[in-house]
Amino acid sequence: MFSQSLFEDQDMSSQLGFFSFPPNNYNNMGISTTILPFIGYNQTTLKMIPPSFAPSSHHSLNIDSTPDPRHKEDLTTSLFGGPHLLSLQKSTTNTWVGEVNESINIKRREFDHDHLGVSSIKMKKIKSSRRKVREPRFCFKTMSDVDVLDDGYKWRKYGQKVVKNTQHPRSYYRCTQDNCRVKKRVERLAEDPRMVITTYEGRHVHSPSHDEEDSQASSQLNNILW
DNA sequence: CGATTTTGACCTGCGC
DNA sequence: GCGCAGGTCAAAATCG
Repeated sequence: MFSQSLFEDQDMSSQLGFFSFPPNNYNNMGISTTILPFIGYNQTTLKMIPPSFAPSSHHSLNIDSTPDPRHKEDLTTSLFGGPHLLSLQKSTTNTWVGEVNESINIKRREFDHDHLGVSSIKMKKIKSSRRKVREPRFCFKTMSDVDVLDDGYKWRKYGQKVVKNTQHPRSYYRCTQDNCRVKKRVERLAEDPRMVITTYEGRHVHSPSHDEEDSQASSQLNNILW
């Protein structure tokens, strides 16, 4: 699967990107899910993906994104329409090459900075911090009463923090499995407390724990994610 | 009593 | 260099 192969690249300094991820299983559980459509690197949100390249509402995933309060109001506006951007990588010629899912076929396209909406100033920012290796991350938001959704893995809370300009604290969780360094953080959207933003960081080195008989939706989700 | 959560202190990165 | 904000640690409290 396309998303799986992209996750193989642990060197996050070499790419920014989106890839496919259908969280329809959450919908099966009665939870609506939306992927946050913006490029981010090293905790710096660079620019929204322009609407023409925005992923569809249920088929994309940001590898390395950080919910940025300054851009939250934009997040839901560019979710629909346009080709489905699967991946985005910087080429040796200082241009960006993306893979776009157009009518089933996957095509390669070159984008310049303007098309990507990434300014040259911000590009310098990327270069200066490129050497820092970061675990793969992605985030998505769900409409849910419960903060921590059952994703099949066992998590232990290790911190909670009140984030500036938000009334809801952000919670930090680590996978309880030995040698597994996967983390996730959970927070509620300030503008709409019904929405939960979940950010995963890292890859599990094990399969999900099925203490009790997990729902089929949960196990399907895990297959897709990891 | 072990596992988990809570929470204040501490650490670190970043912007100015 | 300093201050701020986010992320992590770890001791104490709580839970099952």
